[in-house]
Amino acid sequence: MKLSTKGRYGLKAMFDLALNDGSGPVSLTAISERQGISIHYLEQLVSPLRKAGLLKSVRGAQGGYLLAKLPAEISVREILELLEGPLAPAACVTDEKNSCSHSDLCVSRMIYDRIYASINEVVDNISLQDMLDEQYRNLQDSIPDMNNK
Amino acid sequence: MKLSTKGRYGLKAMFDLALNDGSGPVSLTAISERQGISIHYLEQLVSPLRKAGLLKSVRGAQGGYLLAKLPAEISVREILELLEGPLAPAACVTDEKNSCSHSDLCVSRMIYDRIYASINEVVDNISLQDMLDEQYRNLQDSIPDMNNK
DNA sequence: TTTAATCTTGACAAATTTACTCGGATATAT
DNA sequence: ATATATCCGAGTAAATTTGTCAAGATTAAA
Repeated sequence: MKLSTKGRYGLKAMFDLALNDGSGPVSLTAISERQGISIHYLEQLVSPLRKAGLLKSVRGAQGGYLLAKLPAEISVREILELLEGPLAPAACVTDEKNSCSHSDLCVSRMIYDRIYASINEVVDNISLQDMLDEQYRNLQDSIPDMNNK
Repeated sequence: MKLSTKGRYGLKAMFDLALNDGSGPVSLTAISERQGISIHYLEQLVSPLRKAGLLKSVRGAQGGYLLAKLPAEISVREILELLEGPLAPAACVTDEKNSCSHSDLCVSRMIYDRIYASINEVVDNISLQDMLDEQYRNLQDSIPDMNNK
């Protein structure tokens, strides 16, 4: 029941891009150094995100990647789902073909449906902007002087 | 983000045992035939469930397995967690050692925490008895005559 | 125009995990 | 005894994950 590195690294990369939103294209080299992910592997992650319209790319020297929308308009669900597929605990929940013939009567299936819904409820309601806000709060809390008199 | 067959088959096996609760030991052979899971594989699943005290075993001829508690006292969480480990989307959520050094400041971690909590909220509150109840409702609904005048 | 940086694609491969199978030992009802 | 079970540890083939690598296309800047 773990996310793969694809999802986790992809989310980190998108968050990195959100942090640098508005400062021009960000190269994979820069993301690679900040986040500790190999450039070649990053390329794999970024490709589907671009094709899905979450990212824009700028080729050539000084090129890189940019968010294609505002951070508030990109949800964690979009990102994770693109890289991981549906965040469902079992394939039968999202399979077109009801591979499980007794799907209507399957009690396990009901459980997986509920887990799926609850995961989506969380990730649907967190945007990159929410992550930025959270990051900002964390940074404030970590500076003791801010609470001094 | 999928459960493995260990968790899924294990849950099916436990549900099968719940359906037959009170009718003496159920052999793995019987479960195997009903659920379509190989006996040898079932042995692997059942072993940790027994060691954790969810199941009792009766060895020898006419032996088999029994629920060690009432269906209402066994949650889906216990079952899945025993077979899958913590139902967390990333290891950092449950790792003793904070493998992720910036755990306090990590915004991704916050997301994984929330997903973990929401999954547990679901599986904590479904017991084998709830599954039996659901199964009963499903069976009623599938009998059209029951709603005839 | 040339150079350098970067994106883009696809193939490939090591490492890990999953999903089992198999053999044999032990226990017990009949 | 014998058939029927659980128990236990190894072993293994397939799939997935987690990358690496090479070659080419595209573009910005000198």
